[in-house]
Amino acid sequence: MRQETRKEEIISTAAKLFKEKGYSAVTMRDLASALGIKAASLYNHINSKQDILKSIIIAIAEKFTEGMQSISDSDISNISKLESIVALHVQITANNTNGMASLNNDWMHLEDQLEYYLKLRNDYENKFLDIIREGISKSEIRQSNPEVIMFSMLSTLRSLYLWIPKKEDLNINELALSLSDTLINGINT
Amino acid sequence: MRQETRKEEIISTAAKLFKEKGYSAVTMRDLASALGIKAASLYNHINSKQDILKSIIIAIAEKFTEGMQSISDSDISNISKLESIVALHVQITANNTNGMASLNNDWMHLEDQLEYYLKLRNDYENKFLDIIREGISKSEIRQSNPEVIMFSMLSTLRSLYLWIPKKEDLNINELALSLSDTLINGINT
DNA sequence: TCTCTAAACTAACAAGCGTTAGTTTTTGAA
DNA sequence: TTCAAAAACTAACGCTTGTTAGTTTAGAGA
Repeated sequence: MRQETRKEEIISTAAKLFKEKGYSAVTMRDLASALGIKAASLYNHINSKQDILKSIIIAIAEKFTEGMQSISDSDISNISKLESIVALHVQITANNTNGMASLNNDWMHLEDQLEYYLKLRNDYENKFLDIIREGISKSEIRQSNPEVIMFSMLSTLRSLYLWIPKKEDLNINELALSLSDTLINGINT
Repeated sequence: MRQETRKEEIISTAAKLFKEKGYSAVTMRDLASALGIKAASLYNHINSKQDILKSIIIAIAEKFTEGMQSISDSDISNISKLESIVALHVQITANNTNGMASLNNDWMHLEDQLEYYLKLRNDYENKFLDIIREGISKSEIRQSNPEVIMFSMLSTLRSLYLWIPKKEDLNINELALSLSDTLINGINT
């Protein structure tokens, strides 16, 4: 794996701290001290605290947009599309556990990029809903409220960042499969 | 409904602001201005910012502890216990939407009461797991990873605070039922 | 009408915040 | 070995933070 530049090192350390205490509670002095330097030195590499948050969140949000586009366009059943969405979340989250915390909890502290982020999130949810609606109309999915289904799936997928780090032994592909199974087939015998 | 005291008014306004921006990003001046007074005046009613957070979180956490105790003790099937847990979350969340945001996102900013909160949460999750394990061993619940099941259910239930306020038209009991159905029976046809 | 109390106010504090300016040290290629 | 660029440093800035002290105001009961 390619070595991190100093800037990337700062951003990924920031993501780790943001996960623990949230963006607002982490000071530039906290961040510097976690890297073993003084706060002022950070500014040789980054423009502002806000800029760090932006880098973390927008990069991940665009990965989701890309992934959803490709799933949405693909020529598979709607149930398979939902399984692909689960796999997409598991994969992105496994590679950015810390960043996912910021995306979930600190998006409202985006300033310039807030509107852009909200547009990406909105588009994502609309495509998700379209898949569920088409699945229902083609009788692949049980007749029930599409929004309840999306809410339930998305809540679980958005919480993965809390759970994946605790279960490092668990294979990522296995997790995606058993999660798909639970979400799609339920837990009833 | 009983009229709120000034102290309760401060706490519930704080909960609303904490939901929007998180505990750390809300200043005592923000809170005061939302109430139409000056920051110093708050201290005629409350001891500290920290104390407000504690009041919000611990009160709700204890309601969950109580509710889980009574479900755990009751003499019904394990599937019914899971349905009761869903109903418990829906009911508590509907009555404390704002506070639930703090419980979910700002518990780590508890100071003196952090340990106590973590104990309550831990006990809650253990009782939840016990119900799932017993359900599996009695073949009420499909053979699969109990932790995946709990994680998936709990993620959805913990996100209710984001969702309930958007669907005020939706009946609370209906929501509990359709959610139980989705979580327990899945979405497959 | 007087008095007491709850609840607001003004003013200020010490500490901590993100950030800038200017300087020194470290490092790696020529 | 030299020297430019990268990356650290010290010092300080203007502002905001939670909170305290002391004072004024408004309203209810005697």
